[in-house]
Amino acid sequence: MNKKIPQPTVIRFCSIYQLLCNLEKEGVKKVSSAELEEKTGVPSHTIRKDISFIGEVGNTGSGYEVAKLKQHILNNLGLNRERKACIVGLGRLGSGIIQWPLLAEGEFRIVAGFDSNINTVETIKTSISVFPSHEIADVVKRMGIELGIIAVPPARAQEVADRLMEAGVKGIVNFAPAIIKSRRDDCFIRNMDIGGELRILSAMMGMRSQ
Amino acid sequence: MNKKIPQPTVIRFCSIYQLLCNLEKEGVKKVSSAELEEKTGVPSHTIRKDISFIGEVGNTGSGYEVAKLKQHILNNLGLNRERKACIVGLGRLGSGIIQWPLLAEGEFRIVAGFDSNINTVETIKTSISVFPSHEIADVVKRMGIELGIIAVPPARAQEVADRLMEAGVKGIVNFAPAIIKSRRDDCFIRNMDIGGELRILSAMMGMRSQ
DNA sequence: ATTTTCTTGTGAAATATATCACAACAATAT
DNA sequence: ATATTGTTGTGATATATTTCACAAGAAAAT
Repeated sequence: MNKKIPQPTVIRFCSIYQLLCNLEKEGVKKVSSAELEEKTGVPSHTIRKDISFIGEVGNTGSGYEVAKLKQHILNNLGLNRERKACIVGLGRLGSGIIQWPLLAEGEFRIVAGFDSNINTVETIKTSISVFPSHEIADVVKRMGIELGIIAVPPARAQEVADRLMEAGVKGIVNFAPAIIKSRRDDCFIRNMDIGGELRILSAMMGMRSQ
Repeated sequence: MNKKIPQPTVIRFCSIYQLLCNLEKEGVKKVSSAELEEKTGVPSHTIRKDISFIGEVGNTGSGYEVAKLKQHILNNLGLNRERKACIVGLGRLGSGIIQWPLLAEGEFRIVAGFDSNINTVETIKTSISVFPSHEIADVVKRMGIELGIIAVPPARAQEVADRLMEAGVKGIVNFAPAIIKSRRDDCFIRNMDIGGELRILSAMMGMRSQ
């Protein structure tokens, strides 16, 4: 236990964490690896193996306490500290993302939004501050923003990413349909390309077997 | 070559495909595996190995023809046929997704939108037909829709997914922050959880090494 | 024409990940 | 008390994926 957590395990944890939050909200106190399999599709032995990387947390015979497991994941993944995020591109998608219920309390907070043309920004009900894109460097540094979300057209995506990294952002989620590459090894990027996901599904459908 | 394409390879292809489209638009005719590494961060030998699964396509000494490689990926992944998609949940995020430039010509077409309360649907500039959610089964069957995009609140996500699968949808992209499970082995699901992605980034940042 | 420089494609080796199988133990039922 | 059932944690094994290393061939340079 507690050696080096494999990447696939980290990714599964981050997704199972959400499930645990939802279970907690429903008042569920305990859960077994078999129940987690039922709810996620991830085999129970894989889940147990995953959990074994962060130490012994379960109770032989009666499964895991939801709250305890949740906290354990948080601690071991270094998620027990709120991080500030910003979003670049406040068109329809960008403003939709802001209001999407994604900000688990205490985990993340979107504190700034940027757009090249601040006048055409969609009316936003949330109360984040909006700045013109050329102020990215200043604002990111000043506010201590660590995460960036990109929702600009593909042609501008890499340029925006470079500017964010330059300003010190350490993680980027990119929605633009363009592959974005990290030019620094201290910044990680997750590409969320809707078209790409649809393609993956189509390919899987065509191959008829997971 | 041409045996069974590994899943990670399929996923990389689907993302590299986007890059090839963009390169083609820029008028680039040829590209080498080293250049693809430069643009994607995927090592060149991995790219070459990937391509080897779909046959010999490159020219020793001078790399790959962009158009030819693109077409080859399309053919081998079974993407050379337009598939119809629908979207459930037309709030800000849902309507933002519709207008996002994701629909490569000839690949996908979003032909229907659903919302539980058709009156509160955001004004949409696109010309897709909008239906109340209880008509999902009818419309999906009638129009021959194969793909679904879910952008409803987390509590309703699994229920919507079940209804889509029931109606015959074979692939689902889920944006709701809730893990959705396929109850049929002929339907594939891709969860796109923004909160989860931010968590993955935070965890990677905390571990300081990919 | 010949050499040098690129580049692909791919078996083989190395690494990483997933699966299995079961001992150990708690909870529950008898 | 004892048996039965349920559940975790984990070495060992199997499988999958990535990386390496280099032969083979094209293009460019001399």
